[in-house]
Amino acid sequence: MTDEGVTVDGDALSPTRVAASRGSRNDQTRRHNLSTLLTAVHYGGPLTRAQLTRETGLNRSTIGGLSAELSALGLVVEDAAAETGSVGRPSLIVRPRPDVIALALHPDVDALELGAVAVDGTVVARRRLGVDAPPSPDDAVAFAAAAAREIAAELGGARVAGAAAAVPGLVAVDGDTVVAAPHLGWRGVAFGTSLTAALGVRSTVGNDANLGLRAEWSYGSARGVDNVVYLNGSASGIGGAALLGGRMLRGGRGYGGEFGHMLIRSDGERCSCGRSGCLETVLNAERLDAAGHDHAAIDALADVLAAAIANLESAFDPDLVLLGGFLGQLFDARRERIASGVRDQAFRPDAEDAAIARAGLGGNRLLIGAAERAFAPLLADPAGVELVRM
Amino acid sequence: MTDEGVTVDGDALSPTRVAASRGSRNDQTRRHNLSTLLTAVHYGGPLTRAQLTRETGLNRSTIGGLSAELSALGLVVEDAAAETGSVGRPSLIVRPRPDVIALALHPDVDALELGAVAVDGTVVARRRLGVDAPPSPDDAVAFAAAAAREIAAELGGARVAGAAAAVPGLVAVDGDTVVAAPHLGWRGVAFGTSLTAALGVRSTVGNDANLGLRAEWSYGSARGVDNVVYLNGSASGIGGAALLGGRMLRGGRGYGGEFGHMLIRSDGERCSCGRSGCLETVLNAERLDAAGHDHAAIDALADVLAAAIANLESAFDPDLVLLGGFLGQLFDARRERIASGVRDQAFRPDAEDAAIARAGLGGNRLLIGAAERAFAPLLADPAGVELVRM
DNA sequence: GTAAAATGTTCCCGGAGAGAACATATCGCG
DNA sequence: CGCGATATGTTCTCTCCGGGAACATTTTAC
Repeated sequence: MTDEGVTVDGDALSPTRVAASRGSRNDQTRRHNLSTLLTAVHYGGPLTRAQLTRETGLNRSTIGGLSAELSALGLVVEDAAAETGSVGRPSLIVRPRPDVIALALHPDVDALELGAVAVDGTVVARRRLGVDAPPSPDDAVAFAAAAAREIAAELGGARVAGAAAAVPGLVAVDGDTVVAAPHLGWRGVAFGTSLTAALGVRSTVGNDANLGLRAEWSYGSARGVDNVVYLNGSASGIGGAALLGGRMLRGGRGYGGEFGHMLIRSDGERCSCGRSGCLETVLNAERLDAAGHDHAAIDALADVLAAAIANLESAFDPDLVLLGGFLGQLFDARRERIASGVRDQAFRPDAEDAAIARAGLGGNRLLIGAAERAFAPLLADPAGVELVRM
Repeated sequence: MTDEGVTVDGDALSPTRVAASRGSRNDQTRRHNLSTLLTAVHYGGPLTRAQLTRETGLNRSTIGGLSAELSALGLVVEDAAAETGSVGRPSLIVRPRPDVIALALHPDVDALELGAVAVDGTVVARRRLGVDAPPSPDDAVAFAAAAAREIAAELGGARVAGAAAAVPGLVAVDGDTVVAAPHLGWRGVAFGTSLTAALGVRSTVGNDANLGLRAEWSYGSARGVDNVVYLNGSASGIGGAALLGGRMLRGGRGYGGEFGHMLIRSDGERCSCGRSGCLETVLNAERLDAAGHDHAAIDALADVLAAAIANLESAFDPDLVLLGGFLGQLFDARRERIASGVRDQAFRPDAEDAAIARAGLGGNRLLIGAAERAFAPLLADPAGVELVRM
């Protein structure tokens, strides 16, 4: 954001109250710049020092110093370019070290899954265990510990930046407590604490839809789009998340984005949340299955989805609406109908539609999203997070 | 926010892409600290240097230098304390200079209003002109120029930080263009540019609901609450705005927060937006007037409001829902009914309710909110904004 | 009136980035 | 094959900023 942007955009950032804004010291500047560099190679892939100089606006000598520090911290390597193609001394290529990883856990009703994800977003190792009954928190922690040992043996000498779990349920803002995960039967579990103890690395917990959107923003269909509404349809209902101005919607307690419980039909069925006519009582995996090849039934469900999207567009004015799970399938089956339904119903003063797209990442989405979450502290303060050898 | 907070809260701030995050220089540190200080006295009223030292965590000598610079810039004055009440050398009191003002314009269907607002949020002068027909943009600009001259004569020698207009309609993210203000009949007007030319100070435009919430956050019922949903009922419909994690919801184009067009009744009437069953077709000033003393009718409207609030709570998980205009009146008339209706319908895993409150600021709300908007660039960069003598 | 306490003021220090000067590596051309 | 042009890495110096110590100032308590 340019300086002009900040001033023009005075409305975007509410003025900070003093208690929330500590004074800046010199080392915070350093931290910020280290973070900027590491974040750049994290998302942008390998970049030359010259590119970093141009994109950050920092001085060549400064980039040199910062890059050397990241290298000394064991976070990046600086290679000579293979071939240049232009005149002048070739610039060194800065790339994240592939042996720096994050652990990502996904406990679900039918399986437990742990993945090791490298800084470039690739899943380098994974373990999966199918289960007959929803796993307890203890089951999940035990699986994570065992799978982490196996993965450690497989990878040999990786360094772990942190761990995170993607949980299908409500997670408190502290990033530790699973307040309620109805399908797993978890309630008020300090899961992050348990995981930290079992894995020996700093572990946090996130809501699955939130982390899914985060993954899509980092490496999927929503890459770089800063205003995104995400709807994911799974067997357990409809999960939602929103990225607004580049920040994840969280709410005061961490429960923001529960779009599965938006009102869609005022005469609808009773929902488990106590209301009637919630989106997920009308549009869910069962109903879509039941529709089979019944065109009219599928049309009706598509219309419900269009109404929901229109509703969300009125509230959030996103650049992109991203659909995952069975909602992605429904969208693919009725693209035109849904697009025109939204166009007719959305509150939009101009012809510009928000794009609607299907989520791009496949089965790795939650692992990648959780890993992004686990990498976040390292990216925010590269010199302040200690990597754990596994 | 503490450093620990930042790292725990990795999910809150999506990692910034490199292009959006310029490298930090030393003078940016200085700018940030000047901003922190000026912002502190802006919202916190007069503060002693000792308080600033404690609250910012900066060194005593640093605060001295920063405060001296703000004083030299003509933005604050440092007074000796009248009486102390405790041992030790009395600390100097830093207060914003009362002659630094912002101009706030509010063009509405029935009147034009211009106010001069001091840094502490008090409206120090105002001019109002009732009109029979909705004013054109040119009318509004002409009124603003004339009223500003009168106010200048009245105040004598104030220095203006900027101007802003609160417009009942959709405003583009650029903070300049009124995309559509149906009740005024404005469409695609570069109003900020016109106002800048007419007033001779940097002028921007904001949506009225957004600026109303901003005012409530700064000086009203939502003071310091960082997750707020705001609903304002006026003759022209229901305006909405949301403050999420301390930042105003804007959306990709600037049209976020149009809660008046959320679906509330799937069999409802046709709305001007093209959809059916929008909140403001069911709940509006006319219907509330028509209800008169009909208890059942008022109850029904209260139930609609409760459903809308529950819906918004599911989506945003706010700490506070703030109601203005006729929605505030309706809330006062049916507090218990609405509170319990929300409690029954909101998607909440625990007993904790979001607070619901009536907006606190009166007729000055929009002037104060627009002034906050106009002050924002000065608060963000105290040394970089030139004040204009009027 | 004196000691204690809190704050303002002055001066020096170390860290951070900018920028200039120099060193190095590649390309293009004769 | 060598030279100049070009781009980048490296080193050194400079400025600016905040931290902190020492000292000065002002009030309260006894």
